[in-house]
Amino acid sequence: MPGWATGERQATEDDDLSYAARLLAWFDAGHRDLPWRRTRDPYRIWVSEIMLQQTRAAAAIPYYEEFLRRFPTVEALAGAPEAEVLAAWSGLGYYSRARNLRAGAALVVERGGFPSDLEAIRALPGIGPYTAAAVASIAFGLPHAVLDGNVIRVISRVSNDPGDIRAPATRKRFQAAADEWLHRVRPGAFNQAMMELGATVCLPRAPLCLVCPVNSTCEARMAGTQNQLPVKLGKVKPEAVESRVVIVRRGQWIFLRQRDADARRMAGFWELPGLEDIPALIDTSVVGNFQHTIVNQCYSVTVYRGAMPRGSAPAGGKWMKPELFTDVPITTVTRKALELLRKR
DNA sequence: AAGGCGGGGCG
DNA sequence: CGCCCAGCCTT
Repeated sequence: MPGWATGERQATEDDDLSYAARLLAWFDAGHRDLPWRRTRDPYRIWVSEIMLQQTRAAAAIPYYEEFLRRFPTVEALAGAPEAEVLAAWSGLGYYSRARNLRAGAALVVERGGFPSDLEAIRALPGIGPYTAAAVASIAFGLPHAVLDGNVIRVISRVSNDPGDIRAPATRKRFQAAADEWLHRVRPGAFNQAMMELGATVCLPRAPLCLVCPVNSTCEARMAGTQNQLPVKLGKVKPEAVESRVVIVRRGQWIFLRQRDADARRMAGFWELPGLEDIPALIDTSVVGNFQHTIVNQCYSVTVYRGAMPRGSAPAGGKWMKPELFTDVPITTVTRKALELLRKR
């Protein structure tokens, strides 16, 4: 870590360099000496990246060393019994990683070599978008930016982006940023530098902004929002809502009401009235009950049947024939309720 | 779109 | 001691 990173004069000089150049200069000046950074052998890079899925570097190192002692080549791994591979993985967790790795090794040997483009790498078992980009860039020098938890954190802060990281739109935006910032000559080093920054400086809580190589252009730091990023919205479990609707028939006609034109959802749709909307209701009985989930509300709908004395129909309602329901918008709850009655 | 996989770190 | 953790595959 350069000792002058906080100096104003240096920060001014930093601004003349691209983001990638500043990041790489910092990376080159002293990154962690991890064993998989001493090779460009695709097999070894692959093994390391699989081990690093959901696993910190410190935990993976001893396993990495021992695994490669036992299976020094892709041929050795492909020819090993699965039980022996699992034994070498024992304690690392997520054992499908080991099974997929061995199966992938067999495929590589069968095809006579390691795939050398993103899509072919991605097609190996256990390799998803992150690992494919990591292997492609680190082992083959291909220009594909990785997006893992570390990179997401760095990008959300550098661009001060408050988007929910679970949202596909946010992921696309972050991937686009990573691809744009990617160093075209040293994509592998750039990717590792992004992850190194996230792992050692741009920490989840209390990031070390004072020693960050890109602090002079970090928008979150300028706005003071670095501790609130990245934004990850909790998954909201559907809220349970009780609802009671009533079917009032008069011959072929069914009484429906229309939703407000400015309702938040299903504006202008026709639906059955709620039980409480028809005070004059007589001869009520329960038809049945069903569940209906809209966005994050889980409705438990109880369907009633009843009758209205002549002249007691609430204003704003309308008697409609079921044949007409194909021509006007009807809410799904109403369709389900009428279906419930029809089946009885 | 959601759930399962496993171990470690953290409050 | 719960709670969290963003990679991949399956349903």
